[in-house]
Amino acid sequence: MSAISERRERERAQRHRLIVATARELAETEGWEAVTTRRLADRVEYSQPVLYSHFNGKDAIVAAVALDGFTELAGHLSRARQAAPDPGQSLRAVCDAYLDFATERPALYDAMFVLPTELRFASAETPPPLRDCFDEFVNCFNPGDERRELSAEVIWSALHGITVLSRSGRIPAGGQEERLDFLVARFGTAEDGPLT
Amino acid sequence: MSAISERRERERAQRHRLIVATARELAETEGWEAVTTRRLADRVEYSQPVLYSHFNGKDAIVAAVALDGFTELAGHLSRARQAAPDPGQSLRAVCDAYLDFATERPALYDAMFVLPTELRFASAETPPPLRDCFDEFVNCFNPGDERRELSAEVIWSALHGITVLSRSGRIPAGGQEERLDFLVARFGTAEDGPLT
DNA sequence: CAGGATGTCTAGCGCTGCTAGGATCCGGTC
DNA sequence: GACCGGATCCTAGCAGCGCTAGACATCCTG
Repeated sequence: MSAISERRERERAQRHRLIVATARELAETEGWEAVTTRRLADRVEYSQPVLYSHFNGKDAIVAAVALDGFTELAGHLSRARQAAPDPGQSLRAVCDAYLDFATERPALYDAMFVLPTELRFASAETPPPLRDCFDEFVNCFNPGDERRELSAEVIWSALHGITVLSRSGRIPAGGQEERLDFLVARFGTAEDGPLT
Repeated sequence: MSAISERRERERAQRHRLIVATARELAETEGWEAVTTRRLADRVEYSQPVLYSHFNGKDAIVAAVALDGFTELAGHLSRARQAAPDPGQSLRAVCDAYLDFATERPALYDAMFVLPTELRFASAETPPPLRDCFDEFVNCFNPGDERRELSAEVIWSALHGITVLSRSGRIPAGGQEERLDFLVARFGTAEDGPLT
């Protein structure tokens, strides 16, 4: 009873991961509009109802992919920040890494930030990876700066805006580096508090 | 032959406007997910195929609504800029007006910036209202400032990010005023060029 | 080996965007 | 005034969507 149900639980968890990984792969290769429950079920070689025994619905699958994305993004940003030659350049490094992530994995980015999601941010039940991402921006500023959270919010917003507006052609696709330079120049050095 | 076909063309143009207005109203009252071709056809008291004799598909209807939105937004921003007490505050006024527009008409804003659209920006066939909106931001800066376009792009991006991230709860919903203050303080006064 | 629970699939519901083909109406011509 | 031709519009239906009820098989327990 114990060993058997444990094995079943393991298999179930593995199938869970298989579904998420397959959904992500399908989205990254063919776009989210190609990720239908039927096609996804085909790919994992199970029938549709199996998906619904793991997730409440398609949105939950997207959210699971998004959560993976946040974990990756947090690591990506963290590595970039710590690899910065000196603390004064950490903000630029993190912003670079963010834009890099967004352009390299557009489908994943959409799951995290564009598609309707049931993930809750900035609240008690916010999953740790989400908060970790945000904190990477916060940590680019001096701990004594009481507006570091505000700075992080606005910078994140600007990066997100730059990402989606340029991707959809609402601002020219080129010149992202220039925008980053400009953004960091204005936000990195404040009149009321230097960087860490 | 001439008078009759002219009358028909008038009626057709009016029905065209009716469709767009109805789609917009439906979206603003019940959200875009409630705007289906069937429901829309019902509301305008025609059958579905009539919609397709006016528009290439649902996306084209959304784009038409979005275009109306850009016209309104351009006027909204322009009025705000010209009503600013002095030129130094025009940027703040325009940003305020932008956020105001986005929060007051979320469905319209979605049509313009979030939903997949076939509108082309920053190109030769960009409809004038789109460019007008962008120019309202550009005109907040000194004509001699060769980076005014860049400033406008980044500010617009930040405003868009603030809008969608706060709306979806990815950053706290409150504190928009504070973010605006912060944004304008950093971008309004530059070390290399004062405002008009 | 029988009984029951667990797991899975087949089939189908109501909805979507979109369209082919037939009916209907109406202006122009004899 | 009667008819023809073309424009206009609607009925009906297609393929695909997310999702689920109920039948079926499979495996563990007693």
